[in-house]
Amino acid sequence: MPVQIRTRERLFNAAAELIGERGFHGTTVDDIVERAGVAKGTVYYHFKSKEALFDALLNEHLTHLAEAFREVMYAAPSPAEALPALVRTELAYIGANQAASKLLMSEVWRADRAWRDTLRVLRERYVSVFREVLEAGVTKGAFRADLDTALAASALFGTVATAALDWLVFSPERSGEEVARAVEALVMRAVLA
Amino acid sequence: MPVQIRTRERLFNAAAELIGERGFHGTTVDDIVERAGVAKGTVYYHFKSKEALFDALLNEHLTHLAEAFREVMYAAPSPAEALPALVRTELAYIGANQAASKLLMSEVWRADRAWRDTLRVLRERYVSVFREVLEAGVTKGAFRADLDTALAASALFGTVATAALDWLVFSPERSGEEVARAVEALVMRAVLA
Amino acid sequence: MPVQIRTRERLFNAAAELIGERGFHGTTVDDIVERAGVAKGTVYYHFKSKEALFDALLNEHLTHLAEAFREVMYAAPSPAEALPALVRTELAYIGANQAASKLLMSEVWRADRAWRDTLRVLRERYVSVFREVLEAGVTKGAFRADLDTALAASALFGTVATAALDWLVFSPERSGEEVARAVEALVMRAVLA
Amino acid sequence: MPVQIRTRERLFNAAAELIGERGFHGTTVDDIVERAGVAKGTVYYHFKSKEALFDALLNEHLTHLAEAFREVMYAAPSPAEALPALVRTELAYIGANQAASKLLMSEVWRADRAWRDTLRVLRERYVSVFREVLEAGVTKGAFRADLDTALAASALFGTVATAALDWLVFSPERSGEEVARAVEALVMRAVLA
DNA sequence: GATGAATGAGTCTTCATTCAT
DNA sequence: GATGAATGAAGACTCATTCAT
Repeated sequence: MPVQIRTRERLFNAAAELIGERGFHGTTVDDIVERAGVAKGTVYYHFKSKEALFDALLNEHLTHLAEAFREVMYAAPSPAEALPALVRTELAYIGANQAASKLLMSEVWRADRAWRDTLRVLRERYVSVFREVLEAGVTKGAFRADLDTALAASALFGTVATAALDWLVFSPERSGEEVARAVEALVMRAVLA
Repeated sequence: MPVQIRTRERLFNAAAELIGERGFHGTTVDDIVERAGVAKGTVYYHFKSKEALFDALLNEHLTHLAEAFREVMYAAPSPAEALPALVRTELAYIGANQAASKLLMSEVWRADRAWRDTLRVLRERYVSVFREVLEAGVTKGAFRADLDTALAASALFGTVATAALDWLVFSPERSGEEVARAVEALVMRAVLA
Repeated sequence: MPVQIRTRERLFNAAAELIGERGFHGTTVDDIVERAGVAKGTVYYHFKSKEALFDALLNEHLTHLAEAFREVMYAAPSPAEALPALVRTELAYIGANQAASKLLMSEVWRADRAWRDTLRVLRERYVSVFREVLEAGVTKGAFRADLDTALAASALFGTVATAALDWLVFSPERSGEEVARAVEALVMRAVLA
Repeated sequence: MPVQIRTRERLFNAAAELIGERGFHGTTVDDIVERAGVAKGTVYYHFKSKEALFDALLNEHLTHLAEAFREVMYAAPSPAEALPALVRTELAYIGANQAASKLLMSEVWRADRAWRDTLRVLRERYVSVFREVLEAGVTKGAFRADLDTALAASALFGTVATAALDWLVFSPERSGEEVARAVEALVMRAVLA
C-alpha cells in the first residue's frame, strides 16, 4: 500500500511543520489537510483524532533521536569522545527536524496535555543518554568528580537545543560547523576534569 | 484609579499563569476571567483582544528580568563575578515567575504570532546582557579568548533556563541552592580562561 | 439648565446622524457618546434606554416636517399652489435633515421595532397632508378626476424622498433649485387635470 | 451537488426574508439558520462571514430585476409602451420579492457597509434602464422635451417602489391591478409630451 | 482509501445596561 | 448632572468530528 503510506507520511510532515510553527492548539485540522493536500475526512480515516495523529507523530518520529543517541554512545570508545558526538548528533537532528524540535521544546513543560507523558518519556530517553555518558566519564575520571550528572545532563541537552534553535531561527546565515565547534567547546569545558 | 489598576493586574496574573501552563491557544478568556474573578466583558474593557492582553503582559511584566540583569551587571565588580550573579538572578526569576518563563521558552521560536516580535525583542534584551558580560570578560582575559560570545550568550541563557524548568517541573524536591551551585559551576567552567 | 439641555441636544444630534448612516442596530451607544463627546453613563442619565433615546428623537425632531407641511398647506391659496410648495418643503427638509430622513426611509417598512408605530404615525401625518391637498384639488377640478388620492399621496411623497436622497447621496454637485424644478414638474404633471 | 446548492439556496431565502424584515444588523446568524433549518456552522461552511452571505445574496439574487428590466425594454415596440411595462415589472417584482425589496430600499443610502458598493451598482443598473427608456422617449418626441431624464429615472423608480411597499405593508387588501393602474397613470402623465 | 458537506459545542468579541462615586 | 469601570447575555465565528457517498 504505497499510496496509503504516502498519505500518512504527508499528514505527518504537514502536522509536524505546523505544530512546530504554531503549537498544537494553534494548528487546525484544516491547516494540516491543506498543507498535506488531502481532504479533511482523510485525517479521520487514518487517525482516531487530532491528538492521536500527534501522538503517532511523536512515537514514530521523535524516537529517531533517541536511537541515534544510543548508537553514538555505544560506538564511541570513551565518554570523552561520546559527549562531543552526542552534541553533534543533537545539532544535526535539530537542523534536520526543526519542526519536531520546536514542538519538543515548546510543549514539554506544559501541564495539561494528554500526550504530555509521551513527550516526557521521550525527553527522558534523550537526557538519560547524556546522563549515562556523564556518569561513565566521572567514573573513569575523564569528567570532574563533583559533576551533578543528572542536572548537567538536562542542562547540557538544553544548552545544545537553545543554541541550535537560536541559530536556525535568528542567525541562519552562520555555518553549521562553526556553530558545532562553539557549542562543543562550551559543553566539553563545562564537564572536563 | 486603584480599582482599575488592581483589575488589570489580576488579569495579568491570571493570564500569565494560565498561558504558562497551557500556552496562548490553550488558554481561554473564560479561564482567565474565572481565575481573575472578574466578568468576561472586563477583559475587553481593558484590552482590545486576548492577543492585546498577552502583548501588554509581555511588555509590562517580562521586562523585569531584563532590568534585574542590567542592575546585576552594573553592580558586579568584574565579569567573572557578574556571570554567576546573572545565573542566580535568572534562576531566581524563573523560580518566582514560572508561568512567564514557560511562556517565554515555549513561544519564542514560533513563527506566526502577532506578538512574536515583542517576544524576540525581549529575549534579545536578556541575551545581550549575557553577551556584554562575556565580551567584557574576554577583553579582560578572565574568560577564554576563543569564546564565541554571541553564541555562548544564547546557549548559556538556555542552559540556565532548561536546568531551571526541568528542576521546577520534574524534580521540585531538590533545593534551590544545590541547583544554583551546579548550574553556576557548569556555566563558569564553560567560559573561564 | 442650559447645560443639561445642550447635552441632550448633542446626544440627539449624534444619534440622528449615526442612525441615519448606520441604522438603529448598526449604531452603538459607544458610537453615540463618542460623537457627542460625553461619557457613556450620560445617555442613561437622560434616557431610560437606547430605544427611549431614539423614540424621543423621533418625537421631538421628525415632527417638524409635519408641522411645516400643515403650515404650507394652510398658507397656500389653492391646492395647485399648495402641491409644489409641499414638494419644495419636503426637499428642503430632507436636505437639512439628511440623517433623520435616511432613518425614516430605512426603517418604516421594517416589522419588528418597538418604535415602529411612532414612525408609522409620523409618516401617516406627512402623507395625509399630501392626501388632503390632492383631494381638495380633485374636488376643485384642478387635479384630474380619476386620481387615486390615497395612493398618489404616498407615491408622490416617495417620489420626492427618493429624488432628494439620490441627489444628496449620489449627485450632491447638482444645484438644489435645478432638482426642485425637475421634481416639481414631475409631480405636478402627474396630477394636473 | 444538488445537496449543497439546496442548502445555499435555503440560506439565501432565509437571509433575504429576515434582513428585509429586520435589516442586516437586526438579523442574527441564529435567526437565519433557524429559519433555514440548518446548523450554525453551515453558514460558515458556505460563506466566509455573515457579510459575505449578504453580499452573495445581493449578487446572485437582486440581479433578476435588472435582467427582467432589460428584457422588457428590448421587447417593447416603443418607449411609450416600455415605460408602463417597466412599472408593472417593478411592481410585480417587489410583490414577489418583498424581503429583497425592503432590503434594497433600506440599505442603499447607508454609508458604512462593506456591501454598500454592491448595492449601489445594483441600483444603478435598475435606474439606468429607466433612464435609457426616458431618453429614447424624449428623442422620439413621445416624452416631453424638458424632462430631466437622470433625475426622473431615479425619482420614478422610487415612486413605484414607495407605492408598492406602502401598498404591501399598509394596505395589502387592495388589488394589485388597481394599484398598478394608478401608479402607471402617475408615471406616464409625469413624462408624456 | 478517500472525500467534503454538515454539524454543534465551544471561543472570542460586542454592547446595552448598571452603579458607586 | 455626569462619569466610567464593570457586567453578562447575546452575537459572530472556529474547529474537531461525523457520515453518507
